[in-house]
Amino acid sequence: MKNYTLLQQHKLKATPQRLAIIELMEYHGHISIDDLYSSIRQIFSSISLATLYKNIHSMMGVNLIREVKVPGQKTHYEIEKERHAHILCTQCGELKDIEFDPQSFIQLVASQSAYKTEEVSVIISGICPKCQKK
Amino acid sequence: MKNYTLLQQHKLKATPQRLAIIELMEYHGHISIDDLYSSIRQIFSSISLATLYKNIHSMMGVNLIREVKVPGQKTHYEIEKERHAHILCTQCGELKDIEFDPQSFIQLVASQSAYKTEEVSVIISGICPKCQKK
DNA sequence: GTATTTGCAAATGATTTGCAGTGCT
DNA sequence: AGCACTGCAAATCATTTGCAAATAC
Repeated sequence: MKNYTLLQQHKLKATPQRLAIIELMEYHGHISIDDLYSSIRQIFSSISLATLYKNIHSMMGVNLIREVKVPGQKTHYEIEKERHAHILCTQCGELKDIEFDPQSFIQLVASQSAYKTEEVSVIISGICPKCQKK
Repeated sequence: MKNYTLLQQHKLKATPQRLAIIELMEYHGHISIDDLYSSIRQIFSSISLATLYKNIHSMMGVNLIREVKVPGQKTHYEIEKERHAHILCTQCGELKDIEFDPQSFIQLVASQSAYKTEEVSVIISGICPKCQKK
C-alpha cells in the first residue's frame, strides 16, 4: 500500500509493474537493468524491457528513482532515499552503499562556485576485504 | 614531445592519433566521444570511431585516461591528473571541474569500511549561475 | 622485420520509439 | 469513458570485433 501511495503522490498510475520495480529496488538497494529484468520476470513473466525503461524514466522524471553511473560498469538504478555514497570493488565488481552526509560538501561547493547545489554523487573505488585476501 | 614520452612511459606506441587524443583532452579537460571525434576529424579526416574507442581503452588500461560517467549524460573522458570533482548544471548540461582534495574522504572510508581505497569520483549537480538568472 | 595499430564494415549491446491493445482511476 | 500504460517489433544509438593494410620502433 505504501508504494501505491508513493506513486500516486507523484502523479503516476500505480500499475503492478511499477510496484514490482519499486519493491525490487528497495530490496536490492541498487540494481542494473539486467538484474532487475530477470528478477521481475519471475513475477511478471510477460514484462518487457521497454516497459522497464519507460517506467524507470517516468520515475526518474519525478525524482523517485536515481540513476547511478559507475565507471566501468553498467548503469544502476535506485530509489531516492537518504543520501549515501557508493563504493565499488575494482576486482570483484561488487557495489555497496556507505553512509555519507553531503552537507559539508554542499557548503564547500556553494562557497567556491555560484552554483545552486542539488545533488552530490560520490563513487569510491577500491578493493574490498575479500579480494584483498586473495 | 612531452606526450610522446608520456605514451612511451606507459608502453604504448606513440601514434599521431594518440597524440592528438591526448592534446584534445588536455585542452578540453573532459570530452565526450562525439566531441572528441568531431574535433579530431579536423586534423585526421580519416580517423575512425573504432580507433578512438580502442585508444581510449588502451590508455585507460594504463591509467592515462579516466572515464567520467555522469547521470543523464553521455560518458566523458579525461586525462588523469590532479584530483578534482565535477559539477553539472542540470539545466544547460555544462560540466565543469572544481577543486577537490579527496584525502579526507579516503580516510573516512578507510575507517568505516575495510576497503583499500583507490579512487574517489564526485559529481555534483545543481544549477549554474547563468541558468539561475533565467 | 615484427608486433601493434589503423580504418573499414559488420556485429553486438543498450536504449528508444511507434503502435495496437489493455488496464487504471 | 478516457488517457496512461503495456508489450511487441523495429529503429536508433553506442560500443566492440575481425580482418587486411599500414605504421611504429
